Amino acid sequence: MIGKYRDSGLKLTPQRIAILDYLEGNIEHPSADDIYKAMSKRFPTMSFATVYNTLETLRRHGQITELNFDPFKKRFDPNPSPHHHVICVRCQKILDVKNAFLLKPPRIESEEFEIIGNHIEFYGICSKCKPR
Amino acid sequence: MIGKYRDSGLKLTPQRIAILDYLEGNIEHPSADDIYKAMSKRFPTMSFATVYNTLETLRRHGQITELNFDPFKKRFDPNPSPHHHVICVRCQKILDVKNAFLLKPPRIESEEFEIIGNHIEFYGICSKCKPR
DNA sequence: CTGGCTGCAAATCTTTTGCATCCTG
DNA sequence: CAGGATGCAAAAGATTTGCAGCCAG
Repeated sequence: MIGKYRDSGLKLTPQRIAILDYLEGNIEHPSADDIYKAMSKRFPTMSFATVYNTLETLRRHGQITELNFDPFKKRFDPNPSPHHHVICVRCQKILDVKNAFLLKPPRIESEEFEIIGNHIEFYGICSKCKPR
Repeated sequence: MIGKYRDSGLKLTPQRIAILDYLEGNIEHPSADDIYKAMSKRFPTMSFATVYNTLETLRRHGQITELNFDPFKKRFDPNPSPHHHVICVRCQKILDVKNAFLLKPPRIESEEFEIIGNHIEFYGICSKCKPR
């Protein structure tokens, strides 16, 4: 991930390296706040501005994806290749869905709409939240 | 919609009737703020609390759906029956997708996950935002 | 050395909440 | 006439922004 980052001509500051390290292989789909909290341990002066700036930069360069389906906040996925997700409706835990689904482009009645992508959210209840 | 509402044993105030009227058949997927603005014309004293309270009540009674995939705010769909959507990545216009998709439940590797629903977002560019 | 990056604080935007008052059923 | 609903204002939470100073390339 760091290699790719350097190649894209962006500056590699210690803060960014730390965020890249944290995201690399992270499957928790952390929020900006999660990232900020994790970073604060090693960089007590790290600010939200830096976290958001870095995330936005990474997103613009296609290295992470912004997830918008947690009703409370944006979350980030270090895996930029298209895939789907399942979210626990109780605790908002998000897991990756490995299956691929072939979706034929929908028919939009009212107007021309150029389809460029899709994302499936599965809703469910995770094992921790499942009452036995 | 008003009939259903009355049947559910909830109080029918003028404000609620206005919101129900506004939502009935509305295909714009308005946000709380859109609704508030529209209501303010007829009810200059209508407050956000009332808008949010009413929406939350309607949601709990299964009469509307909350949409979480606009990155900037929650939006509401007066059509509670499951269906999918397409969102314009430029202007955030949301349209209904009428097609049905049969999705087999995904295989989650790491844990038991009881799947209770799904929602597909198609991303695209609407005719207005499409550069010719 | 210079433009991009950081840190801080303030601002903004959306949504929620406490509470006194009101009014539907 | 009681309990739910409203309106107001303040609070809370997430994200953005302005700007001065810093540092990676």
